Amino acid sequence: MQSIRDMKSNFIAPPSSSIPGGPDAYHQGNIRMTLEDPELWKSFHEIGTEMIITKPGRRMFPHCKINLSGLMPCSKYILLVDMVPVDGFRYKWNKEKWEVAGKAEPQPPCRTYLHPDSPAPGSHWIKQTVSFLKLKLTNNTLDQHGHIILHSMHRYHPRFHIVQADDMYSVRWSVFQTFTFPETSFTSVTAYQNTKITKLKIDHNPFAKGFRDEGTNTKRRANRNPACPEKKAKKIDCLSRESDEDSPPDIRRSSFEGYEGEQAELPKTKEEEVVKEERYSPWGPEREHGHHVRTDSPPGPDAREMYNAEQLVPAPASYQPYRFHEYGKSPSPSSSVGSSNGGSGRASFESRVSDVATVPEHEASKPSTHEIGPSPCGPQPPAGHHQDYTGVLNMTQAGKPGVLSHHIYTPYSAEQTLGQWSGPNPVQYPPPHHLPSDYSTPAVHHGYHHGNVAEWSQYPLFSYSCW
DNA sequence: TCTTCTCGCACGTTTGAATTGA
DNA sequence: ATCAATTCAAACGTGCGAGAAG
Repeated sequence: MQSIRDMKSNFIAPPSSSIPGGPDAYHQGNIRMTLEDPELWKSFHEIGTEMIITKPGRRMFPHCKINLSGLMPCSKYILLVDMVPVDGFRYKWNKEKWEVAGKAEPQPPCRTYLHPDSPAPGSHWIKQTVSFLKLKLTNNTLDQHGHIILHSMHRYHPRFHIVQADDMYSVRWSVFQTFTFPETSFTSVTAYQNTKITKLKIDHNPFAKGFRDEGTNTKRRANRNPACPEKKAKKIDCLSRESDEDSPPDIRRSSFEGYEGEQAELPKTKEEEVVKEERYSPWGPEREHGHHVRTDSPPGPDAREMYNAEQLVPAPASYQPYRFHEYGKSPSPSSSVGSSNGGSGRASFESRVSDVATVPEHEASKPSTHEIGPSPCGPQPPAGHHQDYTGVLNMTQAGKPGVLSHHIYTPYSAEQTLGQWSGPNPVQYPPPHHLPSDYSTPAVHHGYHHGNVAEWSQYPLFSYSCW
């Protein structure tokens, strides 16, 4: 399964009309990213993937695993993931199907998950599957652990960004490519709504093995709720009937039946899956509301163009104080979903703030660190070098406030600190309403040249990640 | 009344320290 | 003394289900 790819520079934000050069305009245009376990993802997607989000943070399942190729073995790359809203709606589960329940809530602080191995040479990313197992989702907008913050009952899809950069300092100056996989879109929930999803999760997630019917769970279940065994039996029976075996056709059919505004035709070719993912998605309603619904899942060339255009929106100023103010109290008019979606199909971005989230456990990257070690590409930084970056960036890491380092920003500005992501600094990060409203005009791309570092410091590191 | 969220629970997996043996 | 293999317990991840909250 290949992704939808978009490429642009982190600092160059030309209007969409200037895209035609596209990926070919860059030397890195041959980078290829494929999703691991596409069939598993599809089986979830066909039902309508749901991801649990909790206060302490919950891993994704299936978790994102990708394969990369086309990277330059000796060049270093940084790999990032963020979650973007699929549309501007809030959903509710009603009678075995998802329905639109109103406008989406203002977007929470946008965070970008930095793969713990980053930065690593291309050879490292290429030689093995890149896993985002440790990525966690939370609904706690005040999360201090660096987890990706989402709203419940909203639809998102992960975006993968690969940046050629020797270190975090140079990310801003680097060309990055963005990949999305239509089948990885999901609905964030605090409790599973679709029993078919529950069943699939239990069947495939080793951590949920205890809930499988053939396991010892029957004993536990009997003990758990002796008062109403019939209810439990009913549910189990329901689940077993829903998926006696892994039969995608059955699941697919039933799932489509379960969605409002379902699509009758399902594309079968892989190409169509890439470009017109919504056609096999159970998320039919998007079509119906397409006239004012933003989607990052382009159904065709036109939509694809829109998608690219979105990617090119320069970032708003990023700052912490306003994120909570806006989000929690009074979202700026321009950040409202309706206004942002209207016409341009562009979701709100002014209320979104780029942030970088990393896994707290640096141990996770240790093995790969050693693997990276002696590279045929010449001198490499000492083992653990790249971990320093993850550590430095992990400013929201609980219990380790000390890792909040300031030196990371010295290349940009003497005064600039990680406060850009984690702390207030209103002076450097003016409120969104100070920004030009028309981000498609070249005039706003005053950071195009690298001359003015101070100016650059006013933009989020990963400017493309949130809007 | 309904929907959504939170919390504690039991069970399984993972991980790393401690122990054992070669 | 060193190293590898094994054991074990704690930490972690999971869905369930009851109850709270709005």
